[in-house]
Amino acid sequence: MNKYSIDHKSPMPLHAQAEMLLRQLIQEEDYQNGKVLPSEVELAKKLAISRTTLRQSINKLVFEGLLVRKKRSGTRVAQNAVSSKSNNWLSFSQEMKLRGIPIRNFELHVTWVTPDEQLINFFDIKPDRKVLKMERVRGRPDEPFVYFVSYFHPRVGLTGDEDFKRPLYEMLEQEHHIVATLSKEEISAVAAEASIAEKLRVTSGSPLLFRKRFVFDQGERPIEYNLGYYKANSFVYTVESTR
Amino acid sequence: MNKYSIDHKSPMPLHAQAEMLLRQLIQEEDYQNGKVLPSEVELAKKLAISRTTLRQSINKLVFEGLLVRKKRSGTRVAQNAVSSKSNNWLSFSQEMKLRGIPIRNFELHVTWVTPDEQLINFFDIKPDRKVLKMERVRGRPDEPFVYFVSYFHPRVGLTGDEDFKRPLYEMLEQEHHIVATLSKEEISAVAAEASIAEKLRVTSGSPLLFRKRFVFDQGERPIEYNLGYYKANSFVYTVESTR
DNA sequence: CTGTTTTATATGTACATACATTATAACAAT
DNA sequence: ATTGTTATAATGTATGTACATATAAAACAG
Repeated sequence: MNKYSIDHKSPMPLHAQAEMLLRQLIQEEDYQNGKVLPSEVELAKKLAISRTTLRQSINKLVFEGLLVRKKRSGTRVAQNAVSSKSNNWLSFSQEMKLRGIPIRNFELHVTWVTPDEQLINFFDIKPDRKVLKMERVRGRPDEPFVYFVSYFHPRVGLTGDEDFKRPLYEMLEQEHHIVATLSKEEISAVAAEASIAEKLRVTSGSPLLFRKRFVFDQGERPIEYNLGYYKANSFVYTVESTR
Repeated sequence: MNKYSIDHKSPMPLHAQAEMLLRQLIQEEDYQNGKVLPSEVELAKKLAISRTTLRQSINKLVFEGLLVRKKRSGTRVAQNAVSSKSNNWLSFSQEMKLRGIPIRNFELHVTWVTPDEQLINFFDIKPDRKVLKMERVRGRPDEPFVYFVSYFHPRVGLTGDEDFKRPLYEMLEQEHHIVATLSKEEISAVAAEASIAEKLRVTSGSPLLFRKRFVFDQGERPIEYNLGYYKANSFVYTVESTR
């Protein structure tokens, strides 16, 4: 039998299985080098699913920019490899270390709170379910420059007694077997409100870089909701993108 | 008849038309506030296309993060908007169009200037070489929300008499055979200085999102140096990353 | 040998249909 | 009142089918 195949009895949707297989398939050297994939009809036949279903899977990869379709020619791996790559998977502390900046934790506060509406939506939990909230102020030894607030999905299983001085994602991976693989971020500018201004030792109303971060695990399930307020000039966000 | 309808004889694919209509539709206040869209069957019927086809369109918006689906509850505009994976290769105007926001150009100013040191370095040109500087203020019809400054490398061959109301990269590609393929960006927060505050009609010192953008062509040669000052709350920068 | 036309093939578009799953609502039983 | 059950309505999954369209390659004409 073929190396790649689909289990019609699995609870996992066929298109999801197909998507997975495709992801594996296109790792193969030939495809990475630009070889066209088997045609849709062919592949559908081989996987014993309908072309429509297979198409769903391919579509997703095309949307993601991993595959490129061309009529008559076929489908192949996108050559210019869009993956923004930007090493923004480093944790804050790792990132700072890389830049040679020693980091100090000024404050660390952990509590259980009732989620607001936004959180209920993102985590998709019941309103009465308590979630773990972590606040911390970090920065150079001489001056704080970022105020973080993190909320963790109950699923993660944090108790609040963990050692939060360790790199966070390392801990989640090792102790809780949760691997953060996807993050969506929104970056904007805000004026420092009083309470935050105080924490960062700036005057109220001064500009801050504000980053919302939505973190997901492999199954695209929400894991963490993170807010970061960065003192202006202390932090620059860099993005590199190709097309 | 309904305000929204689809032309079955148009050469434009039905799913593309439906996508457009959806984009318009969800601009309506109710939907922005979280009202559920008409159900798929209902909408399909109203537009006189099949549910499958309609679904294609909705899928796209869902993938972009504009819509959220929930079984039994229905489909609605993403509230906390973990929005748009939108590959940031869209120009400003294209992006706004996509979101159904009409754009107005408030000011447009084009001059030839002597480059400062940063520019000399980036463009790698002689200090006496003049470069084209373009300034523009853009925003909603009722309020400006971004101030752009662009400098173009002499190689691009702009004269200053071009029609800068067209999408910029489109023009560069068609008229000047220059394809921008790589951009490096730095995003930070700054306080609005007087001259900019005036242009954006905010008070001096209020927070702005500041974006520096270095744009290169295929040969990684510098093309454009772009500064953007975005009024806080008017613009959110989204980044999606996987590992 | 070179330019043109045809043909075959791959993706693109579109529909009708069926059943699965899930969250809410309505209702009944405790 | 709370809990459990059932109906219902929405999206989710999946198939089979048909024809359109673009284009690379083959066939052909000059």
